[in-house]
Amino acid sequence: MADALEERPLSRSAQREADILEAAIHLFGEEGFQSVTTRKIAARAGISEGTLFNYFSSKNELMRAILERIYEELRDNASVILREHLDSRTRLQLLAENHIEVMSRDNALFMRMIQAYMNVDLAGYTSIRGSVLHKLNLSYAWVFDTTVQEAQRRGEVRDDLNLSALRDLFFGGLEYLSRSLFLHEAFDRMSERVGSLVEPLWQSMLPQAPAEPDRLEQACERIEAAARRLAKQAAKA
Amino acid sequence: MADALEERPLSRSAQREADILEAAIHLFGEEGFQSVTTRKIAARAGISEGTLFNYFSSKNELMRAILERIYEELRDNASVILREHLDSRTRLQLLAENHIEVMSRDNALFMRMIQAYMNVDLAGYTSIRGSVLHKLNLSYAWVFDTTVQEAQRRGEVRDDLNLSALRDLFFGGLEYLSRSLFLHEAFDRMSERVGSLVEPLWQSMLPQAPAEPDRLEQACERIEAAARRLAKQAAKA
Amino acid sequence: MADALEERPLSRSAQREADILEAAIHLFGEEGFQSVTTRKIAARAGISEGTLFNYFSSKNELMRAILERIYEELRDNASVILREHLDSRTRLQLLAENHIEVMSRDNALFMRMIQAYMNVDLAGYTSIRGSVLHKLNLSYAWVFDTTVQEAQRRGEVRDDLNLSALRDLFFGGLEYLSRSLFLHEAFDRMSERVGSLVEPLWQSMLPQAPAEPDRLEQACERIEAAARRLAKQAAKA
Amino acid sequence: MADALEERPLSRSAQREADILEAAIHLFGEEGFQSVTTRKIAARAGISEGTLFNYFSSKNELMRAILERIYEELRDNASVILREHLDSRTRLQLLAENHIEVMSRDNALFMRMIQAYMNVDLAGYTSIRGSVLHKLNLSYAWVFDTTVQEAQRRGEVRDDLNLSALRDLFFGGLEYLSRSLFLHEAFDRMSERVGSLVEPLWQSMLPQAPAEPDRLEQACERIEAAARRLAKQAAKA
DNA sequence: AATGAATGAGGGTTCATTCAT
DNA sequence: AATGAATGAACCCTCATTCAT
Repeated sequence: MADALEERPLSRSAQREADILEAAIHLFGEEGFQSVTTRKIAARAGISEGTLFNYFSSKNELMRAILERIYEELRDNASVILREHLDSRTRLQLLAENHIEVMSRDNALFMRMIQAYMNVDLAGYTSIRGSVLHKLNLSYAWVFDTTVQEAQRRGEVRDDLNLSALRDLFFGGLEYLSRSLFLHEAFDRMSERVGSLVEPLWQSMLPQAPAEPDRLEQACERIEAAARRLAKQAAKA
Repeated sequence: MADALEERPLSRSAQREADILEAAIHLFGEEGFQSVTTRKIAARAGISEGTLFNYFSSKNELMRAILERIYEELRDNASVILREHLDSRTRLQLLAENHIEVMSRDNALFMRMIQAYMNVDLAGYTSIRGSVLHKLNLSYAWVFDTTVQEAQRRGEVRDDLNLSALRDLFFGGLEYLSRSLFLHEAFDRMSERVGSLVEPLWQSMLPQAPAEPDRLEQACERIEAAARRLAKQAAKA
Repeated sequence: MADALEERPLSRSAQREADILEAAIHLFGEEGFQSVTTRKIAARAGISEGTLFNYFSSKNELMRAILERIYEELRDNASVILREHLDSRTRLQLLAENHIEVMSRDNALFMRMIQAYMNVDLAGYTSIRGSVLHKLNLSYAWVFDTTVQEAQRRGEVRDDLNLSALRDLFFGGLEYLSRSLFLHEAFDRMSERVGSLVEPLWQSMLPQAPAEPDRLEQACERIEAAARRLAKQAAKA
Repeated sequence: MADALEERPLSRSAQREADILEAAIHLFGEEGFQSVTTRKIAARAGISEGTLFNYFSSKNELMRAILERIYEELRDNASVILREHLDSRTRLQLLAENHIEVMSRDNALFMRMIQAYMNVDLAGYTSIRGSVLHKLNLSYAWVFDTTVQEAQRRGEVRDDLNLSALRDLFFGGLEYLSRSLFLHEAFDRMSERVGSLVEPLWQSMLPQAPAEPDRLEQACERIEAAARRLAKQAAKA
C-alpha cells in the first residue's frame, strides 16, 4: 500500500487495466500481435487469464485500446508542438519527428499494430471506412491539415495546395522512412533524415511556383514579340 | 489480348500451379492471409489439400510466390514504361499509376500480403534485412532511382537531390493514396490523384530554387502590358 | 490394500491427471504408442483434447511421465525388498521378480514405452546419454549394483566381479525372459523361471573358482580318511 | 550395360531390389524407421516412389525384408563360426562378438528395426507369437542351443543346464551390452567386454559347482588337524 | 515395368474465450 | 472481482499408397 501513497492512487481496476496494457504493449512489440497469447499477457500482467477478459472483452479489443492510446498520445504531442512553436516549417519538422518516434518505439509496435488491425478489419468483412482505426487516423491527420492551412492563412505557402496529396506524401513518406530507420537501426540520425524528407515537401509548398525562370523570361519575350508583330501588322494595315 | 491467344497450353502441372495461385490470390484478397485456410485454397483450386503441398511447400511459401510474381510484374511493367517514355515527368507519373494499379488490385491484396509477410518475417528470428521481401523490394525500388538519376544526367532536375528521401515520399505517398482510393472506391479518378501527388514531388526536384515573388510579379506586369498594347492596337484596327 | 483406504480424495486436477495417465497407460499398452492418438486418450479420460494438453504439454511428455512413474515404482519396490530381506540371493530373486512383474504389466507396456522413447530420443538430435530415460535407468540400475556390492562386503561373493557385465546379464536376461513369458502367457510359473535365470548368475558370483573334479574327489577322500581315523580312535576310547 | 559385364550380372529387377534395400538400410540406420519416408528411400535408390511399391508392397514389408536379411546374415556367420571353431568357449565368444557387431552396425539399425517391428506387430493386433520376427529369432537362437548341447555331449559342461534361461541371459546380456557400447561409443574394447560377459555364463555352466579351492583345502586341513588332535588326546588318555 | 502426380484421412497442437467456483 | 480449468474447432502439414499414363 505504502508504495503507491505518493502517486495519485489509481483505483485498483484502473491499475489492473494499466498493467494489462503495459504487458500487452511490451509483448506485442517484442513478438508481434499474432504470436502473443492472452495467456502470456495475463502472466506478465500478474493476473489470471479470465481476469483479462473482464477488462478487455477480446484480444482484438485490447489491440484497439492500444492503438487508441497511441493515437491519443500522438495528438497530445502534436498539440504541444503546435502550441509551443509558431513557425510552420518547424512545426512540420517536429510533427514528423514525433510521428517517427512514436511509430518506431517498442520495436515498431505501432506500425505492426496497424498492420494487424487492418488484417482483422478486412478479415471480419468490416469496411475499413467507418472502422475505429480510420476514425483515429482521421482525427490525428487533422493536425497536419491544420498546420498547412494556418501557413496558408499567414501567406507562407501557396493557396492552391492539394492538401490530400501532401498529407499522403507526408505520412506515407514518414512510414517508409520509419521502416528504413528500423531496418538499418539508424535512429541516431533520425532528425536529419526527417529534415531531408520534409524539405522537398516544404519547397513544393512555397508560394513561388518553381518555374524555370529562363522559360518564363522567354515566354514573356515571345508574348511581347508577338504583340510587337501584331502592332506592326496593324500599322501596315 | 492478342498476346495470350497464341500461347501453347500449359503443361498439366503448370496449369495446376496457376490454378492454385489464382485461388490463393483471390481468397487472400477476399479474406486476408490469416483467415484463409489451405483447405479453402485447395477446394477453390479443385484439388486435394495434400496436392497443394506438392506444389508449394507451405502456406508461407505460397505467399512468397505470390509476392514474387507481383514484384516481377511491377518490374516488367516499369521496364516497358521506361522504354516507351523518355520524358522523366511522364515516367514518374506512369510508374506511379502502375504502382497504384498493382497495389490496389484484388482488394488491395498486394498491400496486405506485404504486411502479412512482414509479420512472418518479424515473428521468425529472421531479420527483415536479407529477407526475400526486402530483396524483391530493393530490386523494384531501383526503377525509381534510375529514373531520377537519368533525369539528373539530362539536367532536368537538380544534382543535389536526396534520393532516399524522395523514394520514401514517392512510395510511401503512393501507399497512402492507394489506401485512400481503396477506402473511397474512387479509382476512376486515380490518374488525376496520382498527378496531384507526383506534382509537388516533381516541383521540388526542379533545378530552380523558387523564384522571389517579385520576378513573377514583373513577368505578369510585362504580359499585361503586352496585352494592353494588343488591345489598343485591336481598338485602332 | 489398507494403505489406500485412508487416502484423502485427490484434488480435482490431481484426479484429472490420474485419469489421463490411466487412459494413456491402458491405450498405449493395448495399441502401442504410435497408434494411439491424443484424441483417443482424451476420449477415454473423459475430457476434451485441449484439456489433455493443459496437463501434459505434448504426447511425448505424457510418455515421459508414464516412464518416470514406472521407474519410481520400480525403485520404491526395490527399496522395500532391500529393507525387508537381508539375504543377497533372496534379494536378487525378489528384485528380478519385481522387475518382471512391472515390465510385463499392461501388455508389456513398459518394455514398449522404453522402445518408443528410445526412438524419440534417437530421432531428435538429443543424445540418448543425458536423456531423461538414461537418468531414470541409471538411478534404478543402482539397486542391483548396491546389492552385489553389499554381498561382496559380506564376503558372500567374489571381490573381482565385473559388475557391469553382471548387470547387463541380469537386466538383459530379464527382458528376454519377460518377452518369453509374455509370448507364452506363462506368468504362473514366473517365479520358477526367474529362479532358473538368477541361479547361474549367482553361481558365477560365488567365491569358489570351480575346482577340478579330482580335487573335490581328493578332498572327500581326505575328509573320509579323517573320519575313519576319528572313528578308530573313538572305538579305542 | 557394359559396366555390369564383369560382375555376376544381377537381373535388372534384382539390382533394383538391392538398391532399394541398401537405401532403406542406410536411411533407417541414420534417421530411424518412422522418420524415413518412402520418398526419401526412393530418391536415394534412384527410383520413383511408385516403383518402390512394385518391389516391396509396403514400408513395413521393406522393414521385414531387412530384418530377414540381417537374421540370415547372423545365421550364416554363426554357421561359419561353428564350422571353423571346435572349442565351445571360443564358439560362444565368437557368436557373441558376431551378434554385437551385427546389432551395432549402421548406427544400431538392427536394434532399432526390431523395436519398430515389435510396435508394428502389436499395433496390428497380431500376436507376436507366429509373427515373422519370432520365427526369425527362433531359427537364429537355435545356434546357441546347438553350441551348448554339443558342449554337453562332449562333457565340457553340466548336463542339467536350463537352456532357456542361459539363452535369455546370453542374448539379453548382449543386447544390453550393445546398448552400453553404443551409448559410450566404446566399440574398440568390444571383444574384451564380450569376454567379461560370456565368462560368468561359462563359469556357471561348468560341471563343478564353484567352490573356493582354498577354503576347501583349509576345511580339509582343519578337519584333518582336528582329527590329529583328537588322536593325540586319545593317545594321552 | 516405371512413373510421379494425386490423394485424404488424420496427425499433434494451439488458443481465445467461457463459466462454475 | 477474480480465478484457471475446460473447451473444441480449426490449424497446417504429412506421407504411405494408388493408378492413369
